[in-house]
Amino acid sequence: MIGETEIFLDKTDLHILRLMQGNARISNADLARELGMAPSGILERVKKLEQKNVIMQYTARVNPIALQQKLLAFIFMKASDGPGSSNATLELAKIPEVQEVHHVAGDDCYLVKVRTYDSASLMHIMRTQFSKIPNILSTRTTIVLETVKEQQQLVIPEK
Amino acid sequence: MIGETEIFLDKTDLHILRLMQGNARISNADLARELGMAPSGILERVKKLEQKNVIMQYTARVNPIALQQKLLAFIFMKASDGPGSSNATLELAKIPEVQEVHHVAGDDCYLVKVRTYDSASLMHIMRTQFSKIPNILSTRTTIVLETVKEQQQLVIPEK
DNA sequence: GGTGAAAGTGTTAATAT
DNA sequence: ATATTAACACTTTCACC
Repeated sequence: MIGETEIFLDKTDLHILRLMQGNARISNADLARELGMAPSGILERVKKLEQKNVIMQYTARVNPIALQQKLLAFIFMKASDGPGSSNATLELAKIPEVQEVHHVAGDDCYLVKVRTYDSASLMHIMRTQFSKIPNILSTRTTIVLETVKEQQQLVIPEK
Repeated sequence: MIGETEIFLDKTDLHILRLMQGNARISNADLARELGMAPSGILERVKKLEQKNVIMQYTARVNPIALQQKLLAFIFMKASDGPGSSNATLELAKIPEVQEVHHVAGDDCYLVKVRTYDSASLMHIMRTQFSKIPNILSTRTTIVLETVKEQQQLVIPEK
């Protein structure tokens, strides 16, 4: 895991995070105005948050429907390799259509979230990509019919 | 669903989306340089992509570990209300710690992704929030032990 | 849709407290 | 850790194509 050697975030940091989580394209000048500080001070704060990997990325959330990516699926997998970051998870993580790979408690070992155009393209990935990965004993696929909410925004406390 | 009345994206739009998905804070000027166009032309494109809801949001991805949010869980729920956007899903979507709510095929009706500090805070939400929602017959919770990959980035084609 | 020009505004590094 | 300054770069509107 990436160095999490004690990170202290004060009220100002949390405020910056809340504003940038809501709008990553906010200007430094606007951040400064909202916080009542000089722009240069904010710039320093933001750079440190990036360096410390508190801010991991700035990203535009693109509408999957606009790109005809209509299929979302969660796939539970049982695997024969032991716990920890196995080969299988790392191979799965390399597939661009795979958005999430988790190692989970319980009978199923991995939970994988995949987004594709349609069920045919999911089948194609399963046949050509998943089948290459050794140690996968079985898979159980859950198809999403409708997504009501989907965001990664965290609850950021005031203090 | 938000108006998806035929959206045509050309090569230039897709290129903009790819660059902004990778770095939402890229300047208009840099976008223009990468695409070999004038900044004013890029600005028009970007504004239209925002208007058409192709770009849904610009967000800073904040590291949950930096905020001590160590617990991630997927909860499958059976409910007695029929399919479609029910009351239950809308109530679930309002809870800030709930990052995703999907209506899924199969025996389980809903799949909910929740991020909290720890198992105690998850239990607290389940007791105080979930229990208020009528029609939930049962829940089955899967705890994430380790996340290997987690991103919402789409595969954006060249053309 | 796209460019070019111009005024306003923002960015960022250096210096100082 | 934050503020001031100042040079430079970017943003954005508008007239034109």
